[in-house]
Amino acid sequence: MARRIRRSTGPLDHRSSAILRAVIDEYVVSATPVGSLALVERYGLGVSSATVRNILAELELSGLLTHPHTSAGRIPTDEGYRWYVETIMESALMPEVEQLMIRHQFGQVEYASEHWFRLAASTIATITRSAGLATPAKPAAAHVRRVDLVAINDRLASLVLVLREGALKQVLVNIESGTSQDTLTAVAARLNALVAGRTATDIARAVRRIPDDMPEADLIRKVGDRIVRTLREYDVDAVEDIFSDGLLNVMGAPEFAQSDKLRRVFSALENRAYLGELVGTVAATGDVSVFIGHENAPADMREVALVLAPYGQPGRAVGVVGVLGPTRMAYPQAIGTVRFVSGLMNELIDHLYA
Amino acid sequence: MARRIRRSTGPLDHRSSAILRAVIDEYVVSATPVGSLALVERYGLGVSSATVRNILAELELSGLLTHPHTSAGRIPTDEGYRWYVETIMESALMPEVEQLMIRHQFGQVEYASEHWFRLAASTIATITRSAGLATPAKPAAAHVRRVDLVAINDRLASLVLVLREGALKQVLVNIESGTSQDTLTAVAARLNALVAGRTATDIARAVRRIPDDMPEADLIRKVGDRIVRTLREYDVDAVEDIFSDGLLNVMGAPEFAQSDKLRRVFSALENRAYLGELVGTVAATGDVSVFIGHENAPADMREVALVLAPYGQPGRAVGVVGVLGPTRMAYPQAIGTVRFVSGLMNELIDHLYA
DNA sequence: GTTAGCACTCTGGCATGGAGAGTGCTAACC
DNA sequence: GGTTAGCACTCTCCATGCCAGAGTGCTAAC
Repeated sequence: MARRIRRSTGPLDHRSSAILRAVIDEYVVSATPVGSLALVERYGLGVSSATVRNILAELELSGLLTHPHTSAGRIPTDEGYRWYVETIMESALMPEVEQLMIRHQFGQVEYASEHWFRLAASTIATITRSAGLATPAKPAAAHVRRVDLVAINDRLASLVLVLREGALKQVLVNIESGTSQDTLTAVAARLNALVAGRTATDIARAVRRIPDDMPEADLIRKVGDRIVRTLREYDVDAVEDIFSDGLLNVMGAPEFAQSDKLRRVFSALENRAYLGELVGTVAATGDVSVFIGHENAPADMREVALVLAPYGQPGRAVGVVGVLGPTRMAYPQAIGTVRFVSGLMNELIDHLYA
Repeated sequence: MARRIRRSTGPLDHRSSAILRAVIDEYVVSATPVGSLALVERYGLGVSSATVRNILAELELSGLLTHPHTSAGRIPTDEGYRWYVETIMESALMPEVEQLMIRHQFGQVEYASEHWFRLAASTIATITRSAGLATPAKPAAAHVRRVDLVAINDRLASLVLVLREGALKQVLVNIESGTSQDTLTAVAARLNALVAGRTATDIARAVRRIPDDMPEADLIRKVGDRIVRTLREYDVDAVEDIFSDGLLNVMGAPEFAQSDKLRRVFSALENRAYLGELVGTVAATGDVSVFIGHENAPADMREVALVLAPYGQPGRAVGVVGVLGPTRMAYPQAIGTVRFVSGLMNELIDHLYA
C-alpha cells in the first residue's frame, strides 16, 4: 500500500517540480492553503502569479494538489506528499550538530539495549517535534541462554530466563511444598542442558523426550512446559511492544484542534494491531519507509503519516524506530532523523554483539 | 492541601445536603449547569423550585456551588465535591458483580506482581471510564537476593540482580578482555556473600571493606560499585514509574473538548514530579485519598481529580493504584473501585509473600 | 507561452435578533 | 416564618445576514 505511484500523466518538468515543492514547503510550516501570490512573493519563481495559477491547475489535475473550496489556495494531496518524499528520499540527512547531540545523549544512558529504544523514541520526538515511536530489538524467535530457579517461599519459585538476545524474563511457578533449593538447582542444571541456545519449538520437542526415569522428571517437565509457554508469549509480544513519546507534540498540530480527530489518532495508536503489522513489514526492509495518509489501511490513520526504519541485526534481533505526525510533516527532517537514529542503533548493537 | 475544610458557617441541614447531593449527581452525568426546576422534577424533593432556589443561593454563599453566569444553573465547586466525597467516603463500595469480574481478570493473568499493576490500571480505567493509574510495588530501598554474572562477549558481561521484592534488574558491565566465565562465576559467588539481603547503603559499605588481597578484588569492587549504582537508580525510580491506561476515556469528557485543556492535563501527566510526590504521600496512608481540582498544586492539574490508594506491604514494597478524571467524576464509583482493587492487590501480595 | 485585468466564489468574522433557560426579587399564602 | 407563585431580568445559544478579504479561473492582450 505504501509507495503507490501517483496517477499523473508523466514526470514533472523542472518548473512544476519547483512549484510543487514550494507549495509543500510552505504548507508544512503555515498549515493554511497556499495561494499563487504567496508563492511568487516568497519563493522567487521568476514568473507571475497567473502563470503559477496555470501550473497549480495542472498539478491539481495530476492529483498532486487539491482545493478545500473554490476560492482557497492549494494544499498537497497524499500523492503530492508521496512525490515529494520520493524526490528527497536519498538526500535527506541530519545536520551534524544534531547528530552530535544525539550521540551525546546515547552516551549518557546505561549501556543496555533495553534503554536505547526508549531513548530513540524520545530523541526522535524532540527533534522532529512529532510523536516518536520505537520497538525493542527482538528476534523472530527468542533463544534461551540460561535458566535459573530460585525458591521464593514454600510453594512458589522464581523462574528466570536469560535470552541470547540480552533480554531477561521472569515468571513465578508453583512448586510442591517441601521442594528444597538444592532440588531446584539440580532441576535448573538439567534444564540448562536441555534448553541452552534453543527456541520455544525446539524446547517443546526436547521436553517431550524427557525419560520417565530421570530424577525429578515431573518437575522438569512442568518447568520446561512453562518455559515454552513463556517464550511463546514473548515471541508474540515482540512486534506489539511499541513505545511512544512526544504525543503532546502531535496534539499541538492545528489539524488536530478538534479533539475527535485527535481521539481517532490516539485510539489507532492504542490498537496495536496495525502498527504491529507495519513493524513486521518495515523490519524486513533495509531503509526508511514512509506511509502517508490513506496509504495506511485503518480509517483512523488516514490523517497521519509514519516514517519508520528498522534497526538491529537481520535474523537475530530486529526493532523499528520512527515518527508519527500529521501528513503535513517536515519529511526531510523526519526521514533524516529516523535514518540517523536507526543507523546509530545499528552501530551500538553491532558493538554489543561484536 | 488535600482535605481542606470548606469555608462554610457550619454543617448542612438535611434538606441542603440532599439538594447539594442532587446537584452533584445530576451534574456528574449531564455535565451542564443544573437548574432548580430540573432538580425538583428529577429528584422528588417535595418542595417548589423557588424554595430550591433559595437553598441553592445559600449553598453558593457557603462556597459549595457556583454560577457560570447570571442566568445559568449551578455547578459544584471543588469545595462542593470535597464535601460530597467526605460524606460518601466510607460507604463507597463496588457492586459484587464487578468485584467478581475483576477477580476473574486477575485470575487470568500470569502470577507475577509485575503484571498486576498494569492490569490494575487497565481494569480501573475500564470500570470508571476514566484514566487508570498504577505504580509497581517497590520498597523504599531494594534488597538484593542474589547476583549473577554471565559473559556476553569478550568485553561485556550481563549483571543480573534478583531483588527480595521479586523484581529483576539487568545491566551490562565492561570486563577486561580474556576474563573467563569461571572467573565471573567466582566473582559472583563472592559478591553473593557480600550483598545477599542488603540494600544499596549496606552494600556500599561492604564494598569499601574488601581487602586488597582478596582474589579478583578489583573486579569485585567494580561490579560491587555497579550494583550499588543500579540499586540507587532503582530506588529513585520507584515512585516515578507510573503506568496509565484509558487516557482516551478522559479525552472524551466534554470539559476537555478544547484540545489545549487536554494538552495541559497530558503534560501534567507526562511531568512525573507531582505524581511521584503524591504517590509518596499516598503510600504512607492506609486508605483511599482524593485530590480535587485546586487541591492539586500544579496549575495544569486544577481541572482534574485524582483518587488514589496504596497497596502492598508497608515498609517492604508499596505501590499506588488510582483514577484520574475530570473533577466532575463519579466519585462513589471511583472510590469504590480503587478501594476494591487496592484490597485485591493486597490479598495477592500477601499470598505471594506468605 | 506569459501576463494583466476582472468577475466570481467562498470563508471567516461580526453584528443582530429572537428563543429558551434560569435566576432573584416581591408579595401573597399557610 | 418558612414556602410558594409570579414576573421582570439576564445571559447564552443559535440562526441569519452582511461584508471584507483572499484566491481562483477565464479572457484578451502582449
